Amino acid sequence: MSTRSIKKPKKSGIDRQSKKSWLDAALQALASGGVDKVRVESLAKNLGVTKGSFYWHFKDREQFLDELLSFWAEQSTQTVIANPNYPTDSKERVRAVAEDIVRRDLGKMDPHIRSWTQYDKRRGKVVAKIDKMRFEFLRNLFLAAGFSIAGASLRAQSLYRYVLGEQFISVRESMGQRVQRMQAHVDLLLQE
Amino acid sequence: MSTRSIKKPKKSGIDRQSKKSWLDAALQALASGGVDKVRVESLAKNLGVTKGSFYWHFKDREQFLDELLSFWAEQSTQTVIANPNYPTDSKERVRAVAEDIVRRDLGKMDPHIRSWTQYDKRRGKVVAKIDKMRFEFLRNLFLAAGFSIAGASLRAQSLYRYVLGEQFISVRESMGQRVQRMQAHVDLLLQE
DNA sequence: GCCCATCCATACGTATGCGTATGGAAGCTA
DNA sequence: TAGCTTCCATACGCATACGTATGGATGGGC
Repeated sequence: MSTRSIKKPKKSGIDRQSKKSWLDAALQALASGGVDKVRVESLAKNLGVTKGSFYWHFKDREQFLDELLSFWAEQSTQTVIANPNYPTDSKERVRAVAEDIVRRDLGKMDPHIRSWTQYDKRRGKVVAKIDKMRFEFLRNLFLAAGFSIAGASLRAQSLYRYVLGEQFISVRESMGQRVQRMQAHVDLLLQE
Repeated sequence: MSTRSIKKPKKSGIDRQSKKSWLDAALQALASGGVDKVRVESLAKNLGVTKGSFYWHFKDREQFLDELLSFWAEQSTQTVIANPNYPTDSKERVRAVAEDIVRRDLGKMDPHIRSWTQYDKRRGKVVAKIDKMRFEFLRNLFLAAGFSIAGASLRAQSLYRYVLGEQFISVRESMGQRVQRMQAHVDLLLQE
């Protein structure tokens, strides 16, 4: 009956693979309707298995949600650090990163993650850590572009709030509009 | 038994007052833990009554949530339009409004409202309407400050994203920091 | 071929929360 | 004071979803 379960070589490989499939399904459910849609029986149905599988891989839903948050955090740090080949010119690099954020829709999971974790102090700390890392990444970009620490911090905060805020605006725009607006905004931040 | 009778015999104040007390409690619950904390029996306990009261005033939870959203929307439009005495100088007015937004913590309900409504197309439209009104209000400020339509739009969008984004950042700052940062951001938007 | 670990299915107990049915208290009115 | 309306309490049915108990299937190692 187990349609999936791509059996891997040895012992712990199977475990990891199955765990990941649960987490993948959970991320998808989270994006579709918030953490309220992350239900063990619902996910099981999507995966073509039953709860039995879930409670073999995970202790309970709470621990599963913790792993889900770690799962997202890990992906987030990787996508921020493991950037492709950006321009060497520091100002152009800021522009390129900003455009990349919009085009590749990095941060598209952020509304769902934050809507979920904002009422949970412990999990909020995990998100705060990600915020900090991203901010420092952006600040370094502006620092490299020649701004003072204060100036770079301000611009990094502005840019980060811009990205976050965009995710929550109910008026949706086209990708072209979003890119254009982001470019204009970055130009504002980079001038002088 | 008598479902939904909009009777206004004489003391219609009781009905309205009771409805409002439910909505007030709901807004508080929403802010404390999201829409998931807006539960009929829970609110009843807070108000010192039972569900019987709720189902006399409201048809069901869905309709109640609709009224809750309208309740917030109404408050939002009022606080935006009914502004106190701002400076007459147009640039100073932008600064004053921006500071007011931070100081009076307008938009503090936004994370809870958006976290709730983002997965609901119909309710999302209500929020989108509020977004539009606020944006136009901000854009007019920048227009009055002498910017072109495109320039004013860009700056209004930047400012609005900034405000929204700030609400969702898990790293919390002091009021002083927030005000200062906002001022610096507005200065960036106003220059040139 | 047998045993054991891995992985999942099935069935059940329990908690939560919505909505309904019904009765009753308080107040106004005739 | 009888009767009607307003407002709420109480008790119940029902659906959802978590977690557990237990057995079954599958595959590798000997």
